[in-house]
Amino acid sequence: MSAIRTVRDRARAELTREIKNEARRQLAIEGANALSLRAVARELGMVSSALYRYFRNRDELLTALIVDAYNALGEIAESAFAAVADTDVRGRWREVYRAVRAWARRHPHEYALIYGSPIPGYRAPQDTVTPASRVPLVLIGVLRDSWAAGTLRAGSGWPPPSTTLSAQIERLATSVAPELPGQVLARAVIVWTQLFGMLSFELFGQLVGSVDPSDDFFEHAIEQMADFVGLPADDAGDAGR
Amino acid sequence: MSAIRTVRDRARAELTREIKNEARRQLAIEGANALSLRAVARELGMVSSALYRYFRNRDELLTALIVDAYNALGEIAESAFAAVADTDVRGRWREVYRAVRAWARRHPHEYALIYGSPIPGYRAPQDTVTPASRVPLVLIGVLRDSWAAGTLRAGSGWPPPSTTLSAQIERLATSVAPELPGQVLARAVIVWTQLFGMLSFELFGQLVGSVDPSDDFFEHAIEQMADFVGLPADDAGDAGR
DNA sequence: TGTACATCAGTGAACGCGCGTTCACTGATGTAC
DNA sequence: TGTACATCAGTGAACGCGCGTTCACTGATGTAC
Repeated sequence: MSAIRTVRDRARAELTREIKNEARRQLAIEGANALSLRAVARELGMVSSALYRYFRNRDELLTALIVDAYNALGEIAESAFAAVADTDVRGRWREVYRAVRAWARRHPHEYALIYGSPIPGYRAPQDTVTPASRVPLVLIGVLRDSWAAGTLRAGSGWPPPSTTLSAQIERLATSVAPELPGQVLARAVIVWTQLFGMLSFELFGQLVGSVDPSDDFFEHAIEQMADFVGLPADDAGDAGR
Repeated sequence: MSAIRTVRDRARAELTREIKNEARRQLAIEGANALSLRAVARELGMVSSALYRYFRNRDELLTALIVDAYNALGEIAESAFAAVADTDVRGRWREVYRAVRAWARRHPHEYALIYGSPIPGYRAPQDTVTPASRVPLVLIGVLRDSWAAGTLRAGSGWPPPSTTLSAQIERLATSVAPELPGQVLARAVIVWTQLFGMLSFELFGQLVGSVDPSDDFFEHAIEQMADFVGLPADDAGDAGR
């Protein structure tokens, strides 16, 4: 009953990992739809039918890669959060943004796999939901810290959400951040979409001709969005990089 | 030397259109990578090799679809802009946003074709750049109107862009909106990425579980981003819908 | 207006390719007694 | 510790499929004189 019991189990766990690694490698070369079980098997020196001992079919392998990608990105964001003192909310915000971008740039095809166009014929199962929420939860975590410290400048002049939106936000809040005002959460969603819109534009080539390379634009957006959502300025001054 | 001279030319133009239409139909069913010349030809009752009289290869057909999609979306945005009185800047802003979203929702696969993950093995040629800039140019058009009318509240407290970013923005400005302050253009780029980030999230299913259906969230974001970028409030009061 | 030649659209067969998935099988590993 | 049976990993052949692209061809349309 220990995590890995027999030689067989050990071999199985390792091969499962190796299959996913090889699949990721191919993803990085050709993109998601070019991912082929036969090619993966070939590269691992197996016969293609052998893969069916590890994944029921292509979709299941894809799901595993998607879940892994969400988790990898989620972990990166969480470590970035944890690596900054909890008194320095804006510093945390910054480092989470930077970590997310760094991961996306290092793994563009895994990024595209989870934030790009849906794969035709593929339906994301439920297993995907929790891993996908890790990054937004980290961002909200920063807001909660700031709120708890009393430093969040939740805008008095901010327009209130409509009734319907309020209800949606309310439902979201109860499971995630009951203490935060609706206006703040609504802005958090805006900011969240901005972050990934910006990353997709950078990685998918939409910024060529305007703000590419986009390091400075990204840094600028970090601060603008931090302000937008009501985070306090640095106490220590320096706005980084 | 008129636009369409002979029977042959006429037939050619029409068939080119029909091929693209059929290709778009298939796009809408299966997605971009499933687009197959053979299937298109089959559906049109031709033999697959006949398509090579119209497009040199699959990539060329894809490029045509991409350019068409950018142009369709661009025209939609431009008409929405033109349909609102130029004194009502915020109204224009709103209608452009709404029109862009409506198009995206009506043509999700064409949207994915231009704003989703890059198609593996496909390299976007130069022909794509001008059509792709139409939507952002419309948004900037709204800002220019507002600036010209003296109603744009270009923020005194807005953080200035870094040197590098300023240079990029400067280069962008000279070709597009020389009179606008750098801070405004920098925010315009942020807003632009937010818009398409939000649309991609809606269409690609990332909002499920938070603000889906997202009509109200979208409306909320319209106003928030209009404020963010410094547009004046409605003179006539009503914030729409 | 009529003829001769050039251009072009569409055909049909073929090349060479890779894919996902199934299935009956062998041989190695694991388990119960 | 040893034996008998059950489980599992991996094989190799096969099924049935669709794809992009090339090529030599026929017959219709266009052009020059």
